[in-house]
Amino acid sequence: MLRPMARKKEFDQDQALEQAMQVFWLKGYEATSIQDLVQQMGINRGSLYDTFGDKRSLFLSAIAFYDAEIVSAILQGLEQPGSAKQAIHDYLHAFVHRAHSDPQGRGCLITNAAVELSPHDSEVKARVVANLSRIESALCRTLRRAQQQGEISEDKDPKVLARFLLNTLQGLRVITKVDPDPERLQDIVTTTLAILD
Amino acid sequence: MLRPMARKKEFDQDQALEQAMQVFWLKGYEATSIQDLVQQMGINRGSLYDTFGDKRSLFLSAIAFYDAEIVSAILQGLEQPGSAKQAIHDYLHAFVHRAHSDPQGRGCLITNAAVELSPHDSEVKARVVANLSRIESALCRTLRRAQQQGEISEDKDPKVLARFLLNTLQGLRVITKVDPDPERLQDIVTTTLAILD
DNA sequence: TTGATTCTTGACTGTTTGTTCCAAAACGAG
DNA sequence: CTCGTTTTGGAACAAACAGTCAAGAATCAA
Repeated sequence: MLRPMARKKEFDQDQALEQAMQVFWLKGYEATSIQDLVQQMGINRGSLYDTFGDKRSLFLSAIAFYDAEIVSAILQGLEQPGSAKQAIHDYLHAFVHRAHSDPQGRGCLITNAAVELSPHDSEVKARVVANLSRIESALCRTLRRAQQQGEISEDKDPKVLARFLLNTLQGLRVITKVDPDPERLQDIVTTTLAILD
Repeated sequence: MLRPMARKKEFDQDQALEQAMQVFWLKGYEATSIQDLVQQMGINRGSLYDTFGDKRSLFLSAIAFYDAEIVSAILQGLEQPGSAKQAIHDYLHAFVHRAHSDPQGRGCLITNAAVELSPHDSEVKARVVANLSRIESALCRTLRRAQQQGEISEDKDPKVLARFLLNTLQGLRVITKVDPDPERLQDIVTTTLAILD
């Protein structure tokens, strides 16, 4: 006894979610209205609530999307074979380049969420922590690999270095929002990388 | 012909402004309602608008207050006579201590404003830039002093170091909002200070 | 085609938002 | 006391807000 199947959704859920993410990324959580979202997502209010739940649920989904699509793509570079130390250098320099090509000053969705919402929303906070842990772990693995390759002294504690690098990244997220001057960013990155030598 | 003086304000303007700053500091700009403000400030809606203008003006005043009261007090430690390098060490360690005694995770009002508002509000952005420049300059002066005292190598560029330190501070502002674990913060500070040696 | 089911749509709700306004109270000078 | 001025408190405002709902359109199995 099969029930008849009804019509399929006319819009691509992933594409709509990506659009929602873009809006939150650009404007932040509170400053984004449902109106803004339905316009950018190209769907109706009702569809939004049926598919993604309320505004907060949609935001959490947007974070998950960002984590799965944006962050994953960036971290991938760290895990690839070859010089691990070079991978970290490339990672930071790509960071500078990305900041420079973000004239709207969106920064990082996760960092923005951390600052705007994490003190008042424990679930957002948990997602942020999970994301930062993921990045820190990836950095830590890569640092250990660099040690095995003899590019970084075995004396240093990779966990401490990873924490330090993660902190530098968060700082850059903030700085680039107000002053994306590449020379400034370059100074910061160069000084940070000197720690590894 | 002197005009007769009318009744005096019944509330202390500075005290009200400080209360407003505390609310913005805790909740951010968008999430703070006028209702929240009048409650915490202990004054009436009408008085608020007459005295401080609209919400945005009040926020800008709150930033100025924060800059004049909070930041100034903290920077003062850098300028005092004695070992400049030690002053920087103390500055960072005080930072860790302060983060640890901020269970509400307020972080820094300026950093919060930078992340939440600076992409969309050029005046807020300008205030943030001015504040960061002030801190960076103070760091730079102290670093130069440390060089004169022979505590830091003359080879290093104090401006570059100051940029780097400022970035570390911004990172800490973000990190402490989601994970104020003192051990983590200590690792970051220790690694950062190693740059000066 | 028909019927069951789901999706889309836009109007609608009650609340909350930031802001304005005005009468009454408070005050200092003459 | 009295007049001119300013502060005050609360009512009132339109606009925007997040979220709901019912009805029609679309789809697929039979």
